[in-house]
Amino acid sequence: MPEGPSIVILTEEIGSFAGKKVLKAEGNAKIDMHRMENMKLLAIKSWGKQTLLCFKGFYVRIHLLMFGTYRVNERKETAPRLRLTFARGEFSFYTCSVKMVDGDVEKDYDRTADIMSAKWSGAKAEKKLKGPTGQTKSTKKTAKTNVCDALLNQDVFSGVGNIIKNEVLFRMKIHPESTIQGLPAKKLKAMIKDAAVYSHRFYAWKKAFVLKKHWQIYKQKECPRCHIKAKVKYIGKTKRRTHYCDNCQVKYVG
DNA sequence: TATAATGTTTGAAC
DNA sequence: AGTTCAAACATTAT
Repeated sequence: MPEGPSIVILTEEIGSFAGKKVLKAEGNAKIDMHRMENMKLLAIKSWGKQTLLCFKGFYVRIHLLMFGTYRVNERKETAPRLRLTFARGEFSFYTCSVKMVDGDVEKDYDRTADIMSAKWSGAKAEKKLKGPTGQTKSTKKTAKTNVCDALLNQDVFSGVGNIIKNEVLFRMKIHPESTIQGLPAKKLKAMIKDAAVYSHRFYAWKKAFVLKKHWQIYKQKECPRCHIKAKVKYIGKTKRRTHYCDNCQVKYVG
């Protein structure tokens, strides 16, 4: 379920509960459920792939990881990690990571890093990629960052997941074995920009239930442009499955 | 039925 | 001490 755009849709689906009082909090997450009861759920926010349920003085951070799901005003058979019940309705989260954090969301998260945020800043992402954050935590100046790893770096592209990664690289005609340092400046800027542009397309398509049919390379058997057989390989330090066209995507290595 | 998949954290090993 | 890596977690569609 979980790349940034899907989480934005999630927050919209439970958005009507914002401002409402939690009557009951339950589930098998190891947090103090009682703390939320009889408190007003002040706001429902997201940052990248995280859903943030804001209360006075603390917030609950939910990450769906790979298999997380949720239901609004209906239930799955399995036990929920977290279920909040209100006077009118409820929502439940299953198989996800749930943490309760003291403090304020706005102080803890940098909105300019969130690919779906109106405050997203491509310029800042570019700076990070050129600076130590983008260098995969390596202190070596010679360290080269693979573009797949860069796009999946949540400090830089919060919300980008494996689907968005694959599609952006295909759209930009960048071979997944390229490096950030090898990309011409123009190409790098285009890739950064498209990470946000495509994420918003993803959002619209997902909402209209037509996301899959718009996948150009992700899980595709052949390249839609030149029709040769699409390649699949586990690339980068992240070793995530990468679909690409050896013919249409240009390899830039520094 | 076995496999792989929209992900991250942890802690051991180097 | 910094980095890398495998393991753990857990569900469901193909």
